[in-house]
Amino acid sequence: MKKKTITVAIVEDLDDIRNGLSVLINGSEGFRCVGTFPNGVEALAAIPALLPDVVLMDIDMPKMNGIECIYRLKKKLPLLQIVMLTVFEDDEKIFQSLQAGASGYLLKKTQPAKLLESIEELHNGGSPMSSQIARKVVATFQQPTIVFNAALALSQREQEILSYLAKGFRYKEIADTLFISVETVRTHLRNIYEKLHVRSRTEAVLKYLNK
Amino acid sequence: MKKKTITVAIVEDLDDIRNGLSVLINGSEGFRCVGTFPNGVEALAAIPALLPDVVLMDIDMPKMNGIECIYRLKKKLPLLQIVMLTVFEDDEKIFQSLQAGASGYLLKKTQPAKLLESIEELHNGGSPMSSQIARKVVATFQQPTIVFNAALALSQREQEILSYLAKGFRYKEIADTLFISVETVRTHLRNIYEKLHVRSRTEAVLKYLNK
DNA sequence: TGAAGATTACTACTTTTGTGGTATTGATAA
DNA sequence: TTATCAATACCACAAAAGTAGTAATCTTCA
Repeated sequence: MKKKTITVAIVEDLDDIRNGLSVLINGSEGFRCVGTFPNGVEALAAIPALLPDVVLMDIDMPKMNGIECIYRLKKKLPLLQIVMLTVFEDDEKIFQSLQAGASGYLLKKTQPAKLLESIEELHNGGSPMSSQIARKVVATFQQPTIVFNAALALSQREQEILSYLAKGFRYKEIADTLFISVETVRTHLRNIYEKLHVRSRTEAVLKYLNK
Repeated sequence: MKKKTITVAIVEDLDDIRNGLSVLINGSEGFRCVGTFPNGVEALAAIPALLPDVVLMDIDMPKMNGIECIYRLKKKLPLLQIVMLTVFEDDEKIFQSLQAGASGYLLKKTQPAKLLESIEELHNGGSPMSSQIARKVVATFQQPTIVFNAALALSQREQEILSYLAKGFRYKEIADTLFISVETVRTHLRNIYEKLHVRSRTEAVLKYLNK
């Protein structure tokens, strides 16, 4: 079975790099470059009509930087898949890009073969990024929160019940899943609510999801 | 230049898997398994003395689950590098693990060669995880956007109401905040649920939060 | 061994949420 | 200019969730 060609747009101000990427993509089976743009303004104007599968986006560009461009593109096209391709490895730029809507973050020094692989990965619902960048992202999760400590005070069973609650299960459904009575579920929930200092299902779920 | 051997500890309740991993690691150049534990309690007691470079940790275990075990280990040994190795791919487990202090998250179906590579990556300051898992992590950075069918788009007011619902507000509280009657809130919610194809508050909130 | 905590379960009652039907008003699009 | 949609609102009933008190087992730990 032949895979469908992945269409790519490139936003990058440096001519050499832009052309180089374009050549790489068009020269690789399964990929086609459908547009190249030297800045965010042109990209923003043209990409909604092109509807590429994937956008490669530089950060540092004249007129409109890549992060703002991502933000505006995603507003128009929420499903558009964008990967940053940049020389920067600094935390701020990474987080801003991801917040703005990028799904992946690669460095320009990435090998061509690896780059193509990453584009495919992105298109398939992944988030390509180097292991080092992933570590920075993961690190932002690791400030221990009060919420989390509260969750630790929950017993195994309570955590289990809370996890089903957070899937939207009703008491009866939780009871049936765990082979216990609805009354027991109630009792657990009462204790969970007390431990988490909440008064409703939704609040408990929000705490559980750390929102 | 010969690389230094990476010492590994394994925490996993299933004998077969634990032994299999141990054999794999001891049979691979550059890796050595210095301890295996069938549960969190034993791991917690022994690992501080062993001081392995890397810990492979299962989630589901009797006595103390992997997440709690990570949390306690990291409290004692903040620099310890831990990677989850589990069958679960669900969001909650991933985030809880990372929050608790895991630096990587791998699935048990990971190929042996890839697993060894990931251990090395972890040891070198990376955060090995599949691209799909990375996407889930990245998604938490992005603004909750409802990417539903355009035809079923929620109106402004409906989105507003949903946002309060997602804060855990009761109907009465939403009504008071927006200066409308509880009945109106009800009507909106009814329409929202229909559009989102859900039947409860929690499900609606989960969709809203992209969970 | 005895206390503490986890898990199970019941009764009884209140509050909140979900469902269905209906209707008015104002804006907007066919 | 009619038809549709968004926003408002009410009634009535059903289902689910939350509160309160109580208690039997079982495990585990000091």
